[in-house]
Amino acid sequence: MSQPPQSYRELEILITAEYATLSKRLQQTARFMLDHPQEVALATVAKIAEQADVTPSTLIRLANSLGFKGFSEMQQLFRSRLVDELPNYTERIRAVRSATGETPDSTQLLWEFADANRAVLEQLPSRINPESLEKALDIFEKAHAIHVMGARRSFMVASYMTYALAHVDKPALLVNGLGGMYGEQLRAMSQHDALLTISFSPYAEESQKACEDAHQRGLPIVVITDSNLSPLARFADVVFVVNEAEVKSFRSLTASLCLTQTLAIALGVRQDKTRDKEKGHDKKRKA
Amino acid sequence: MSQPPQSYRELEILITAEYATLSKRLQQTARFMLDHPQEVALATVAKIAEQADVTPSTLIRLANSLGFKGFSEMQQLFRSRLVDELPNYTERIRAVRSATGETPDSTQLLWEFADANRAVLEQLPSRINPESLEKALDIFEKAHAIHVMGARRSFMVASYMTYALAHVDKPALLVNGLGGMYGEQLRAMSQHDALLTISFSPYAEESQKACEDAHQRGLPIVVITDSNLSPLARFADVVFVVNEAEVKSFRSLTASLCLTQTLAIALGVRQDKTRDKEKGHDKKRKA
DNA sequence: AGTTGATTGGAATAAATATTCCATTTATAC
DNA sequence: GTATAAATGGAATATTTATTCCAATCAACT
Repeated sequence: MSQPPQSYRELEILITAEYATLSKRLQQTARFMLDHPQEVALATVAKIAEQADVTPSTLIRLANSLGFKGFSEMQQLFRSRLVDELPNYTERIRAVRSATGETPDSTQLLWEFADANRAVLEQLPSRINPESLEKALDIFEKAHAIHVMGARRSFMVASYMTYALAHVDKPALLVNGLGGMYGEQLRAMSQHDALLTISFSPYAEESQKACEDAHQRGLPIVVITDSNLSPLARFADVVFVVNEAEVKSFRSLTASLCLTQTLAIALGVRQDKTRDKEKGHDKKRKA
Repeated sequence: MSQPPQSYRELEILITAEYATLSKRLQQTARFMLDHPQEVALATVAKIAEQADVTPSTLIRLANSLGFKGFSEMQQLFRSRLVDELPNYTERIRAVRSATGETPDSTQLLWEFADANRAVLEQLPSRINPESLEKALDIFEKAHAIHVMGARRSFMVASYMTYALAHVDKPALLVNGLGGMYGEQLRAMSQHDALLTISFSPYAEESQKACEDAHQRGLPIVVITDSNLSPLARFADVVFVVNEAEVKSFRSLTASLCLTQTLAIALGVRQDKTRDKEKGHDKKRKA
């Protein structure tokens, strides 16, 4: 056997290429390694062998057959790969400054907010049902106009969504209660419109009322909220349950913002596609 | 020494608490460990000791003094932490689903937004000057009221900040141009107030005007913008330059939101501390 | 300055881990 | 079915790594 692989990626490629020529036990071992790279990076030969249901010498024999001088040499590739996956060094610098008291409390707080918001963004896409996204987009695409409702803290998301929809050429109206006129604004909803409501516990009464009204009039409703048990949920055609970051009892709106961005832009993309298809159809007629 | 720490976080806390009582060499060792957790997770005692410029037995002595039965037991916490830092498995699942065509475009787009927003949040704290944060907080703390100005897209951040400030009992007024009355709203600023303006390229004219007016009246101004060359920057006492996520030419506001959250809550914390000190002073008088 | 206690570093020892070797088993070819 | 080659597993061996021990040094106290 010649020069061993120099990176995890090269190793993967080599194993894939040589797999068919490996014996049954070596195949089993190779498969385990690729399936559990983190384990291979950190555990001992004995431990890995135990988990892979092979003997330690099998692991070593495999490594040798792949061109390495022993298992440890191969393990280094797994370790390098593991290190390559780690978050960036700014976080370490931060830990040091924090421990030595160089960092003011306000910057500590900024780190906390940044971390907390990052964490919810990491979880968000796997918590949103893809079918719900598609269904909400169906609703918005069909609607002549979208009325966006959000009170108090949620007003921020509602205003952003109204702005974003306008930028993808979807008529959008912000239900803002100007002059105390929530009721009047909602009465302007036509039967071809849809309502998007953003509301979190303790659920503004105006938002609940808006959903009730729209529901009675048979309008499609999309709700962004924090629980499937939210009082708004039972009126909704689509419910997005969103978890928001919380620091010092103060809740953020980063996840909702990200979700509304997605809804607006995805809608824009859809509309572009629909227009493109219609243009293509016209060409056929002319041809 | 009692029960050892059960997590890396606990270990950090313990080291910080005990640091002053450690000998010089143990302090040096502890500092190295917190500075290089990845190295500590993966390398041998001998290697780590060499890099830390201490002897192997020093490392072991430190571990024992922290309650561990040897270095290896402590190293496990570093390894667990390292594993905890690895990207979430949902990202691997996502890659698989994307490759197999199971994921609709809208969910792909949600991933893109989530990723892009996470990236800017990761960078944000190291790009904000801690002194600027403290200075802005000084300004806000002294101000009788804070006027918050943001037009169009930025309106969202301004409305959120106004909400947040109200929740830490800081008088805040949203300059929203209701009825076209930006000028009138700004004239309501008293000389004891401060102005916070959020504005990004192409810089709403109203926002620029607001800064000019406040500047001419000698009011302190805090600006959140996207460049030190922003036309608002020259009027400002404090400038926060914030990089926002951009997906399909559409810009987010996640970083600005995170920053305003921090400003509001940090101000709240400060005010609480100031009130606590005044209470403490009263006790002295009574005693 | 002398004494006592704490800390330190490095050699010796213990423990853990990786690897080699080879008898046995399995697979392949004739 | 027999002979040969390849694969396997586990005990023995080698190597690496962690830990202990203690003489020397340093710091604190009287």
